[in-house]
Amino acid sequence: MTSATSRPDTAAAQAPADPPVEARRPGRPRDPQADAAILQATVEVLCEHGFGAFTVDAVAAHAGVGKATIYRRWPSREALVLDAAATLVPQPDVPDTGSVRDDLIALMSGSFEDAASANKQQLMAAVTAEAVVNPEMKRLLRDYTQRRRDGSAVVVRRAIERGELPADTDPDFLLDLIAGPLFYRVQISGRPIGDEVVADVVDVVLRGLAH
Amino acid sequence: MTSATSRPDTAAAQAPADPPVEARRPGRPRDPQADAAILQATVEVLCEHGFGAFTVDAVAAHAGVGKATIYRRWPSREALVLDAAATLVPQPDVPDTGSVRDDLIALMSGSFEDAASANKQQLMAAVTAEAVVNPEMKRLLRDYTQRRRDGSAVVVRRAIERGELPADTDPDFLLDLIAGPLFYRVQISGRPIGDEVVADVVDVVLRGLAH
DNA sequence: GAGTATCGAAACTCAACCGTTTCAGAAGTG
DNA sequence: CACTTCTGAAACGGTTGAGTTTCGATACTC
Repeated sequence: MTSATSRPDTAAAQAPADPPVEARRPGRPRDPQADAAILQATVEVLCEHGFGAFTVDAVAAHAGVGKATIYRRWPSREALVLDAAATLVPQPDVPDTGSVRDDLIALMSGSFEDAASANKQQLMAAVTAEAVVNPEMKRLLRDYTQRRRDGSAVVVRRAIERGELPADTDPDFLLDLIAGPLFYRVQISGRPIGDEVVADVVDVVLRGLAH
Repeated sequence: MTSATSRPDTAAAQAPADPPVEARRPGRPRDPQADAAILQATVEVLCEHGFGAFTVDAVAAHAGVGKATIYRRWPSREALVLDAAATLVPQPDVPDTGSVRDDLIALMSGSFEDAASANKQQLMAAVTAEAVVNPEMKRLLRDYTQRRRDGSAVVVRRAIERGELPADTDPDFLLDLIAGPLFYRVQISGRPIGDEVVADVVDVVLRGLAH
């Protein structure tokens, strides 16, 4: 299953390696800006109304595009949503500042600084809820968290080597302890997240885990 | 707005205090079991398919009940969902064990021990997502979290008086630090929550907050 | 120029679902 | 008994939205 995430129509048929110039087929070429506009409109609509009230017509209106233009690129509403969600997944690179504290703050700031906006908050909640029902969405969410988990593992390993953390520190548990409060604050408490909050959480957890 | 959460039909009109015997009106009385069956079916359907695929027909089928029976009790699908969600909100009483550690463990166990079941997890995610869009649902969620917040405040105050926590401990921050990881674990990591996990989180946070 | 594939807009088909109504019975009142 | 209100089942009306098709126009290749 190559999944709905790929857009097979765009691929240049199965012609064997032609000159890299794309403009082969006759007819009006696809508007390259439309793809981006549709994806962005999808995100906007998703943010504003959640999954429940999400409609393809709304996306078309938002993007200033005909529905046919959307369905020529994505086979279904479902595929469109998945693709749009995928574009939102940031690629957190693992920081290496020399101290656990700064590493963790950097790791978390990248994940939550923009998540504090009302729109992203809405979207995160919607995706989380959808993931329980929709296996594809679950996979997407798992991939994302796995990447952050990997980052945490690297940071913790380096910290142990520097002697900043006990040798038996569980990176997954550490991630729960730090990402949890931030996530909870955004989702449930509904309070904003500033840099000082991230730092406070990291400080408490690191102090609690020491020794 | 007395809100959709009350079911006005059941209330005995506006007759001034009659003998408490209910059986006044002629005609077949309402099946008292139907109410519970409908609410439970609502929860089941909500758990299985989330808000998106939730239909009144499905509830009727699940409860073995006609749709008319549902609509005679609740004015709309929306009101039914809210009432069903309200029945799920536990009433956490504030523990007083004599130690912060045990108080916090008790407070959290009551909130998360059954939340670990796949069904409750699904429902919690769905309600969280819906709350961002639906004001009534947001109010319900806020009430629930506020109650837990109040509990946290009491526990923290007593702990400060006993000298177990610094005098400037912020109860809301403490709640974020403890409930957050548990919530995150259920929602995102998808890993189960046992008593030992709750205790571990509490221990780390208390140690981190001391001094 | 002829031919082809795209564009936005609008109309269409079809299915799902909300909420209402109808119906034949059942369970209470007097 | 007559009368009233509830029951589950089924059908109905109305709306909404997914996905398709049609349309005149546009942009490209040959």
